[in-house]
Amino acid sequence: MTASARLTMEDVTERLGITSRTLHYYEEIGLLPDVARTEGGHRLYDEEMLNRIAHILRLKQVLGASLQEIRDILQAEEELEQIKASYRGESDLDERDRLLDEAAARLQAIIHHIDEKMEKLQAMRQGFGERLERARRLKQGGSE
Amino acid sequence: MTASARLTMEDVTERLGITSRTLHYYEEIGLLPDVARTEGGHRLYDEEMLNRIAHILRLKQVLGASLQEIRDILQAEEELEQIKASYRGESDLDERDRLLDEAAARLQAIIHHIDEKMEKLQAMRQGFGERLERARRLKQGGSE
DNA sequence: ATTCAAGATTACGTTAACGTTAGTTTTGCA
DNA sequence: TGCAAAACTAACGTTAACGTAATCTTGAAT
Repeated sequence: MTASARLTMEDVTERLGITSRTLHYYEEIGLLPDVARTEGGHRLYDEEMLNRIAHILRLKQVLGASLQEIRDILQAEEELEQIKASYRGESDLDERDRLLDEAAARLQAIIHHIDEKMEKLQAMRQGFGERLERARRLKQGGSE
Repeated sequence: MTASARLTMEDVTERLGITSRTLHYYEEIGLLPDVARTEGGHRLYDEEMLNRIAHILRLKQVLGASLQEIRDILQAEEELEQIKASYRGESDLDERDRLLDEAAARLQAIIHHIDEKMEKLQAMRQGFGERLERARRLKQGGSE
């Protein structure tokens, strides 16, 4: 359906605020798959690939994950999608469920990690908030 | 009051799960103040300093801040405390309030940054949660 | 057909945040 | 007093995640 418009290197780097070196590097370490090329060798991206890259950048920024950790997360996601895709038409039913459980457990672990992070952030925010509040009260009200 | 027990290097590293090199490094780059020493030159910490170090480690872990950013945050906190401490007995009232506002604004900015981070984390958690949910539904329920 | 900005490859450079010797001195304890 | 464990300083090593420079090739517009 979506004919996936051909995006040039500049398109991608500009829209995502990164440099070409970053894309080269991600491809180099296998974080991104080898992308399509023009006959002359220039890389050609599409929207799906752009989303994938954006996802990686979010995982880095928001989660503060290393590229290695991101690779693991991506792998977990892909496995889950693969299993979901091949869910109908599989022979070994028990094995099928086992694989799905396993992949789901990995996602669950990631979610748990996020939850922990949010709790800690919440606590830290609380601390800063109280400090600020005391300062404000000091300025506004007089004593006690 | 609290006579601040003398903590040895090993006490600190063991309780915080870091190595001595880390403390040396933090001191080296001025993230930690020069600490008390024994007559022989060994470092002596106290509970307050330990809390300070723990705070730094939390900022690193939870916020994912660089040591440079942490230095800025610590400075903002200290300035605020200083102003609070010297609040009574100051001559220039307007200047006093201006300083406090400025320090408060810096803390506010940090808090804002934390809030943004939490929102993004929340969104990401949502995404993962939905993916997981779909997988679970796939396994449990049949079609539809 | 020409041009010239944009892309490719290769390879060395950089920064943060420690790790890891190495060699010397201090300390707490038997 | 003697000694092994723990600390100190100084200096070089390491890893991740790109930056940067050089040189060559492509591709879109004139």
